[in-house]
Amino acid sequence: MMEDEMDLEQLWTGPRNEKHLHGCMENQFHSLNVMIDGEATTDDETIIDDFDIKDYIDPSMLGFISCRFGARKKRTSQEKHICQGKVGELFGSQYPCTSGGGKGRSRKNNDHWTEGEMIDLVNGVSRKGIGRWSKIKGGYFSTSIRTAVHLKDKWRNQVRACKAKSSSKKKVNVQKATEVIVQRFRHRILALEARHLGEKKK
DNA sequence: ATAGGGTTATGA
DNA sequence: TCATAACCCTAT
Repeated sequence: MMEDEMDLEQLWTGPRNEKHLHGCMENQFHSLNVMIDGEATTDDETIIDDFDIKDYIDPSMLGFISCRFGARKKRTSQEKHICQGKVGELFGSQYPCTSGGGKGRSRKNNDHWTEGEMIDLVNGVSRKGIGRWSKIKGGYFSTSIRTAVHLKDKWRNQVRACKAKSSSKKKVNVQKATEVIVQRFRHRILALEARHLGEKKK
């Protein structure tokens, strides 16, 4: 459906730095406007909070959007070329590209989370619970390169980011996408974390 | 499979 | 240059 309607050129020529990431991503989310709330839930799922499902993005788009927007550093023309050459494969697949590019060797520490992925993680944790990383992986990142360990690590980073913001006003060095997530989900993330810690104590 | 400490790369 | 994000290592 929306695949054919996507304006690829617009995606490729959109904002190149994180300054304008928010606006650009918002436009994409708006145009996609995917509903996945109707999906079947398993019996071990507990919905802890209600959500604005419009925040979701079609998981099949994550790879592509990550490829376009995920890199922290400016994409070189070579990398861009490689990325563009893979649009066909990436569209509908789940492989956020790394910025390694040349020589077929990808760097490892450069696989940045997109806003959509972060939202998926928050919702996954809300439904499955903190620590159920394998379940979340299967339910929300089944075809993504994100592993259960990645999800765990990212959740930890998100919690840290939420706490950092509340305890200090210096928001330097915080990525734009992270700032957006923290701003929108801080209370939910901290509430989930607090509940989890409370349950652990018992 | 998960938790948590450690390491490295990145953006501002 | 430094705080943060992403990822690695390993005990349990």
